[in-house]
Amino acid sequence: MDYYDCYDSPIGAILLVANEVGLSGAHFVGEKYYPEVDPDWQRNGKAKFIAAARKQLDEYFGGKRRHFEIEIAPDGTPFQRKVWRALTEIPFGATRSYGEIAARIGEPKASRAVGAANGRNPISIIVPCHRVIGANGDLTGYAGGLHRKQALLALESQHSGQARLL
Amino acid sequence: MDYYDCYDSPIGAILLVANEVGLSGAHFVGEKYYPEVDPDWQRNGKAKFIAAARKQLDEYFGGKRRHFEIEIAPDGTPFQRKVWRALTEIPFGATRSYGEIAARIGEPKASRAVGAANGRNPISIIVPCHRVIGANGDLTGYAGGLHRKQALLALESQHSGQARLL
DNA sequence: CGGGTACTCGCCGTTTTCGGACACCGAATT
DNA sequence: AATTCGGTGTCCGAAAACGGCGAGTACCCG
Repeated sequence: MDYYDCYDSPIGAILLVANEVGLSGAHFVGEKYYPEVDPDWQRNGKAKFIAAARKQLDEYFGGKRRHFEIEIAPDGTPFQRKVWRALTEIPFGATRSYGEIAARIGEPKASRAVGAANGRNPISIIVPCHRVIGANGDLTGYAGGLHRKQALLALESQHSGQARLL
Repeated sequence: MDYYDCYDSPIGAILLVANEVGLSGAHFVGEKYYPEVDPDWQRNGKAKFIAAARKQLDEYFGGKRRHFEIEIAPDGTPFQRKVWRALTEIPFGATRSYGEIAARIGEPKASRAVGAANGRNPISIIVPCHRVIGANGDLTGYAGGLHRKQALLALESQHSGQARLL
């Protein structure tokens, strides 16, 4: 059985989805590839991983959390999973280029495929695809809209101990 | 969650499969398109629809039942579902040609497609695909083997009140 | 020269499209 | 009988289209 609930973040409503294994989705409402709510899903804000995600997102947006600790259960191809796993290793406040992620997973020339996988990341924010930008510094794209990507990076930059580049 | 169990019929072992909604499969062991048992399935002869199917099959083979009364939940394309539904309307002991079934579902020229859909019928006996034969009387084919098709028709003919054609 | 922009071209996984082969037909033809 | 051929939906593999790239090149402008 899958559960879902809505979470109102400072930068827009987010649809949270989870199953028995972990959090499987966190989508900005109306974003590209926004999933349709399956009739079988059950709305349940008390579900274990839904509640945990809400709590940690509250802390994140409040500047009190730099790292998420929650089981995730995203659905994707082997390649996508490798990419998403690599994303979780990018520290709070830092950024990486698409090519760097590609190299990190052992596919140096797959930078473009990384971009595609990035765009299909089902768990926004918690799997920090927003920390990946172009090699030249461009934000290039974000399923939830570039303004949200910028907002998230600004938030992290602000609460990051390190000096902001640029 | 899906359940399954084995049923020993007079004409060969049958794999019964069911979910919460109804019976989803009844396959002669080793038949064409025989499904591999999914590791997630749970063997459970007591499951509601499994038990019901077993009981009614016992009665059917004993000549005491001419019509099945059980929820079915087969998985297929829209066209296939239409065909299978039409099959359930063929009376015990009767036969139809592939072309007649085609006409019955409003696709007069799709007799051959009906044959294909027939071959993919996941619920043997209970969805009586064995009652469909060639326009010239040939048995033409049966996923479980022609000898079983013949045996089923013979059984129904024997216990049918009506005189046997031919 | 230095910095920016625009365009081109390989790279790579995923998705979509497309064409053929196939099947439990049936009627016409040979 | 055996063969041919028209009509249908489905499966499957191949090919092309498509992205949240990136490096290289060409040009333009002070």
